[in-house]
Amino acid sequence: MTTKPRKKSPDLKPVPRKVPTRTRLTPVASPSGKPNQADIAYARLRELILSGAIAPGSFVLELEAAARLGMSRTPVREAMVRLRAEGIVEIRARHGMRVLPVSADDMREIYEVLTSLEATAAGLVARRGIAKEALVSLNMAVANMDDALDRDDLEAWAQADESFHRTLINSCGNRRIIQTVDQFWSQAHRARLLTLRLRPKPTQSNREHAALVRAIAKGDADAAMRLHQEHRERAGRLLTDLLSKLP
Amino acid sequence: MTTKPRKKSPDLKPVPRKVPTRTRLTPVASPSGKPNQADIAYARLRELILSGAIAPGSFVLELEAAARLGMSRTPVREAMVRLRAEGIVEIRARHGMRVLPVSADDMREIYEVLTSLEATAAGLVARRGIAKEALVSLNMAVANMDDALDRDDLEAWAQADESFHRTLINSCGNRRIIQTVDQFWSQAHRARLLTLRLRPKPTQSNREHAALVRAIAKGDADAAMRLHQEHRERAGRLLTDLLSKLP
DNA sequence: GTGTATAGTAATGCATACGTTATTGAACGC
DNA sequence: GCGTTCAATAACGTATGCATTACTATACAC
Repeated sequence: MTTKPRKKSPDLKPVPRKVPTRTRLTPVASPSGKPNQADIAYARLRELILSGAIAPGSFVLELEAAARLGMSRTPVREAMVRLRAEGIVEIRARHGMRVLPVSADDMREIYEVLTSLEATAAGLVARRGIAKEALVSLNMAVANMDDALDRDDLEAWAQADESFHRTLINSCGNRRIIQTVDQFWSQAHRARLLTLRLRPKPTQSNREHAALVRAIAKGDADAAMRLHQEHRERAGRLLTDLLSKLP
Repeated sequence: MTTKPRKKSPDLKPVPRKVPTRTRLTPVASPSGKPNQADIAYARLRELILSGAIAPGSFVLELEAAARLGMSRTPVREAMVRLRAEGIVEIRARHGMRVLPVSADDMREIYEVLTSLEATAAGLVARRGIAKEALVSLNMAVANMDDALDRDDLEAWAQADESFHRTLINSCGNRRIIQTVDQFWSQAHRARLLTLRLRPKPTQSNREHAALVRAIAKGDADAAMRLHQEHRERAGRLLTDLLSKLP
């Protein structure tokens, strides 16, 4: 297929381009500027799913969603396609989109991916060095976790934990890792919510986080990778065990 | 503008429904039954991009693609949304979709992801054991690579190499890893085509593959992970170096 | 009572129409 | 000759209409 000869060079010539080459790597929103109806539908549906307002396993018809969101089927349909690409719904003809339940086996898969990529990210951070502010953020998150643990505030603990991991991942210097980890986090999110109150006090998690920060600060990539890997593997086992006993 | 149905009830109630079927987890492309126009558009465009028929950096308008594919804009648009989610194009209003060029830096990112996930997969395969047919496939691929190397047939070598890695990944027992690796493979595909003829004879690659198979057959997960990691890291460095010197 | 054929219906897949908006090109002032 | 303004236009985002098709329920045969 040839591109229409606008002003740009059309054909197959691999012309190195100086086009405003900012690759948008976030699947979340298409334009940075103005969200269109499809973006809104996507964001709203995603929010409803991740918060649990739309129960796993339930179906949502295009027309239903369109009516509720005050738009036509077209942008809703596009949003559903995006959500499917993200792996959090499936689309079945004449049943609408179905919010995928996250089974214990799914959680195992998700945590295997997260373990792999996050450990790699931790290694990258340690090897390439970390910005001062990011290191401060990490230490603050660790402190907040300790604090929350003292107060038995699981909500605050989870929040600090998330902040820790997000800061770490965002420092890894690989947008594709960031994006992919994000995607699988969101899939695991509902399950984490579900099990937050069921798990034992995460004292060991706190120790692991602190050790990881030390390895990163020292620039010990191997240790950082290993520590993070063990950390996530343990968390994954815990979660899947809980989940498989739950329903 | 006509009257908008302002049913701004901010919540979507889940629709309870019977759930007869088992969860199907194929987020990317799911022409499970019969492919519809959108599936066709997706497959055709993807093929055109990955084969290089649509040059990196070039734009394709919705209308162009629709005319070319003999369908209306609607399914083409859906296909483009999918391709964007896969990270191989971006969509810019009034310019259509733009095939993203893969820079050396992009390749670094992609190979970091692949190194991580494939090493994990290799470890999983070693730990969980591998089906007899798969092991046969691996050994056959190794033999084919040796053979191709003797004959200086780079095309055949690349094919055997791909077969090796695909067999390995598909044996890992984690659909999400398989899917994600697939996605990033396709992003790296064009660059590999580009550099296939520029790289030195992959004798070392062959040795590495053979060693990896032995580790897997022995069930030595740690060795398998380590070997695969080194293998991919080396390949990634080679490729990014070539790419950064190329254009 | 159970199973099957059939008609009705609902939801989709796709095409198309329409309003909006960025881009292009030309007119115009300097 | 060069830059700015403005209108024409192209392409898109969205809504809507239509044909298709899977699901449901009813009727009917056994």
